[in-house]
Amino acid sequence: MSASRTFTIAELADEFDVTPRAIRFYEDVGLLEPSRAGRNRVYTQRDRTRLKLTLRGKRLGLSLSEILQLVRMYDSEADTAPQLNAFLDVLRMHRSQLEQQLDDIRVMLAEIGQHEQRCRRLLAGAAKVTASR
Amino acid sequence: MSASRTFTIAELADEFDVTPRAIRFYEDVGLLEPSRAGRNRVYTQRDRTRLKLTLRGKRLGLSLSEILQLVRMYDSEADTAPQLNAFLDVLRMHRSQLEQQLDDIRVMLAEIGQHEQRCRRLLAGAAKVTASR
DNA sequence: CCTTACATTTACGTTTACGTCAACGTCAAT
DNA sequence: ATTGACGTTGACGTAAACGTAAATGTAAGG
Repeated sequence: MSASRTFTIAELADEFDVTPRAIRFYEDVGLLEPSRAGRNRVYTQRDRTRLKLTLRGKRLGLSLSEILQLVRMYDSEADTAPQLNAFLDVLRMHRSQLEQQLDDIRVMLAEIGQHEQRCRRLLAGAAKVTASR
Repeated sequence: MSASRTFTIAELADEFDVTPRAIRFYEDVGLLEPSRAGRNRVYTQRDRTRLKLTLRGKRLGLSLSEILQLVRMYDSEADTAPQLNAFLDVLRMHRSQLEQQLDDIRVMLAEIGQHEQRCRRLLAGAAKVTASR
């Protein structure tokens, strides 16, 4: 039973390739809540997960406050029907936004494919010209 | 033969749900190049397409300067082998980033599905409790 | 002619997400 | 004892992406 590991700020910074400054900033906005050993921050597995969620959200273009809303919702023990329905509404919104992004990505990937084709054709042509000189 | 339509700034703003200010700003950074009728801007189909590309890029979290690089590359008549290879490198980078985003989206959609399940279970339970009172 | 509606430029303001010192504490190694 | 290596808290700086007046033009309608 490994008594659930903890992490230093540098460990997390290294693992996820962000600066300690950024990690402290995420704490400022409420995304992380490390405990302290004296003055130093001690991050739990939970913090690590939060950080992972945060960075994933960022890659998808979410703002830190949007990410904060998400993780708070996911943590919250909503149990009344109105709360649950509000929750479901937010989930639906996020899902439709993600599906929009899926569409956008599909289109972009298609375009990239076209351009790659064109490049390769041109390169093939250029190679022949070069070879014939 | 409809002599390729043109658009006013307000038309584009309405169609894509952005402010005229934003559209002018995109011009400032070089993303749009409308001609003028006296003082007023006149947008071509090409500008409209550029704007669409811009907004799609934004939805995927790209910065305006990244978007600018993309559209310039797509427009450019690169024809030397070094240029074409550099182009291909950039395309590969963007594709791998998009694939990362696809992963992120898949994970997020899965999580959303879980939460929706949970909500529905809880709602079903709450309904029974309510009904039994 | 006057107002209304939409356009323009100039310019300063704002929010977000950190970067970048500065000044300091602390613990291990030389 | 001193030197790094790593940590801390301010505090100010900054780039990006517009928002928000302010002052002005101008074409159409009453």
